[in-house]
Amino acid sequence: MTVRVRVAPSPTGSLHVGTARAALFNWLYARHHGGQFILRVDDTDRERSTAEHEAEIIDSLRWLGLDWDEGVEVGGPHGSYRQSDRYQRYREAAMTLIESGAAYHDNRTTEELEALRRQAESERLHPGHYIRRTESGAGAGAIRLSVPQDHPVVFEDLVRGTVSFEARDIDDFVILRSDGTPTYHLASTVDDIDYGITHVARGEDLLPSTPKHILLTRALGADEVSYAHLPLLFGTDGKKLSKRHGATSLSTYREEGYLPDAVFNYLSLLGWSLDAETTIFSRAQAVAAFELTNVSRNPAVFDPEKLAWMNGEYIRMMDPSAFQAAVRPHVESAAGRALSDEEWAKFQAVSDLVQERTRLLPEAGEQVVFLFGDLEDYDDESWEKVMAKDGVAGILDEATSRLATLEVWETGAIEPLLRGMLDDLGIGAGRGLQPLRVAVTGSSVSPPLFESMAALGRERTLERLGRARARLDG
RNA sequence: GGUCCCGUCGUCCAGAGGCCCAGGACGCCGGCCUUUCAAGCCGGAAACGCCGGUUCGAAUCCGGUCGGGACUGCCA
Repeated sequence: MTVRVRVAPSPTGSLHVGTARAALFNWLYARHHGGQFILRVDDTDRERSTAEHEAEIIDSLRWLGLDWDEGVEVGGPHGSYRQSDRYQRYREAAMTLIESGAAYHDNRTTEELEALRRQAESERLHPGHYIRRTESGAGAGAIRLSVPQDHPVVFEDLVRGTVSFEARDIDDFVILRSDGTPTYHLASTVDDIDYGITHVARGEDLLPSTPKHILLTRALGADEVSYAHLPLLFGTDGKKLSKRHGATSLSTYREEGYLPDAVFNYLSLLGWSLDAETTIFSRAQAVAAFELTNVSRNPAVFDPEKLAWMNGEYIRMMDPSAFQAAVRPHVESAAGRALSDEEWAKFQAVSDLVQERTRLLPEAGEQVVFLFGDLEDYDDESWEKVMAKDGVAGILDEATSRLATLEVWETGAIEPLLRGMLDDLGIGAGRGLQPLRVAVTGSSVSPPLFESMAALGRERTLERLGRARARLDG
């Protein structure tokens, strides 16, 4: 049997990392087994669903590199993959269940139901004990599934093993609201049946809903699907992942300069591993090794630090030309304007050095702004630490006069010249070169000094040495 | 409260009875390299929640206990 899995985001917001991780695992499972990965849009919440959110989710999925074989935008043999287009189908399914006696109309009011719940609570009973079929419904009101009370619902979860729910703990849940719209349970189950889904891998938060879906599937006379409930993602404080922990939407990571390959690699490590040793691996390796039965049962904490480290690893693996292309928008953004070819050549001169020390793409911009601005500002901390020391003025003067004599302005000439100066002055590189670095780049943290000077050019290097010297006196 | 799920270093993952006085990665600490910062290299601290049981032998199996989480809507 061909594996058919799906991811079904609700377009009520951008793509959450938890949803992205679930999508990723489904995609890996489909690719590993040569099956199909389907994108369905669960937009039954008409109030909050928007076309903009849907477009953003689709963008994010593509950016992550998850391609789908059927679904929204790419189509497929099952008509629409958007639930809002299938209300008629859900209503028919609900009517079928009414006719077979598996479901019933319930026209009790919200107040009545609320009273029943309170009663159940006060008697420490399951709400399901009270929310049961009544004879009052006569073709009006919401439609509830009549939960069979003779057997518990037991299923084999691919990651959790045998899971069992007593029938009395499952209430007669609503499948069609009184306004004729389907609930999530109905729409999702009907779609999974109609689209021939074989495996449902989703967040553990839906584990308590699973017996309901199984009951519905049976009542509709369809074959049961396999379930895999993935561990939830939490923030570093152990609480459910939310805005407080930084970005929760995938599009934010994209904007902040993360690489899709790095995010893919990191996300796949949340609840799964390639083997006991390997941390960095390719998509192909993941596809070859992935199995839902190897997914961990423990909840995972999403650690932005490790993601950033991994992103740095991927940046270092990039082709120099690919790095330059990826980083250009960030460098231009830091410079505050588009760069000319001559200016870009200055960046290219130090690009390799920048690539080694970049974790997030925007950091590259910060490292090289000195090449493109007028350097109005020095980093205060750097200035304090380096420039407020004895002898700095003398070092700046000496370097300025020696550099002014250079015939050829390139790293190979600048380095021996300045090293010679250090020898003559009898001072170490740390003490002698740091002031020059701060003077030239504005910060004590920068790409290597000689290369930075070479890229900056003679005129501007000397100018900055002079300006720093003046600031010392001032 | 009820139902269900989970419990190995701070964090992610490995471990499917002896290979484990527990392995890899991030982070942290120390050192080397070095013009700074990174990167790289070397080294270090750091965990099987607890109590019983099964067994010659348990991180691995069973029971209990404690702790955490999810769900408990005519949201998804």
